[in-house]
Amino acid sequence: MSDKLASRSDSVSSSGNDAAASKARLRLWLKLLKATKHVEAELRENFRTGFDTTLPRFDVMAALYRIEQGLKMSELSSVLRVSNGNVTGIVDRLVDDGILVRIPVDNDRRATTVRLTKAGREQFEAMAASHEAWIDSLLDGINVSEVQHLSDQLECIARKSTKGED
Amino acid sequence: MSDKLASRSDSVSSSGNDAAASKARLRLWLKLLKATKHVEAELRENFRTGFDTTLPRFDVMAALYRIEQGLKMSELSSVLRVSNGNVTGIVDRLVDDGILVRIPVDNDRRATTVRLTKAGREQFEAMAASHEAWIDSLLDGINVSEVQHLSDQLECIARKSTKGED
DNA sequence: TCTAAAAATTTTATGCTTGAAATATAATCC
DNA sequence: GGATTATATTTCAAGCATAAAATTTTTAGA
Repeated sequence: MSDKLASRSDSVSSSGNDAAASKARLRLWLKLLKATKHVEAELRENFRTGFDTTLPRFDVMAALYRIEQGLKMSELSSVLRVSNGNVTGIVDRLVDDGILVRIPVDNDRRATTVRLTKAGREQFEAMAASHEAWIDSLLDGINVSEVQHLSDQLECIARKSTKGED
Repeated sequence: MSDKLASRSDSVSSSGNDAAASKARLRLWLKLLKATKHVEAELRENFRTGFDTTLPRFDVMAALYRIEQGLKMSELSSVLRVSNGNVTGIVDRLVDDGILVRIPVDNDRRATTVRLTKAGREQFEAMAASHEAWIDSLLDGINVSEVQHLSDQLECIARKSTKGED
């Protein structure tokens, strides 16, 4: 009977873990957080000193770089998974700096499309190259052959938030 | 000769990776970030609706819970790896709410020690239990037998930021 | 058509976060 | 002791982030 219970708790795996597993997960989370914060802090510093910009600005530019025709504000906040009001503020500043333009949407005067300017695209390309190099260096400790495996585990954590689309 | 170069780039491993590895690391970083942000967002929401508090407040309380005699402001910002001014603001609000007390330090009128009140300790205990359960549930997708392995990889990323001390 | 509901965005209030400047106290050096 | 330097903390300005309220425009319904 104890056999049966053990195998059941193993196979169900959806909930009801024992205390040791719970503590192990907590420790794992703290490490995950620590690693992420460390990389983010380094990136922030690099963006600040190297390009006088910020990570949130880079994120907005990155989202718009792929979509040449631009995105509506609501699409942008949805892609970036941040609030509408947040995007409004960041876009305001990027428009002031000539990196983005707001374009009215035909047949809907509520909406606006946001697009990178030529200057914005050029700035992004320079930053993206550096960004990739910074990441490469910061994740240098990771065994490359493990990357896929690690990725799968992380995918698993984020899974509930989005159905694919990456 | 190409043989020699290949084995060299494999064994050195400290820098100078090829483009494919660089892209793989970039994708891994994006997943790491996504997973972390997802968990953080869930925790924030849970703290807000369940305890009308925030993650930064919880972090401060957690740091102080272990050290019953309290910590100086500078020790607190060092442990939490955030700026001094940041801690000042969070502590101000926690003091207003009766969760923390500031205590003068003997022989040094510049410094202050911060300590949890009795109410603060009690509130923390309730929150910590929920917090652990939330994490347990959010990391449910992770194979428990992989936790150690994953932890090691993450340790590796954060390694440059601190020499141990966890 | 007029009115109510829905949608897109901005505004507001609040709090977190940083880096840099300011303040206050302590320690060191002649 | 008195000037200088270092340390501990707070204040400040700016930006990021959220949730909730407000605004404007569109869409549907009676």
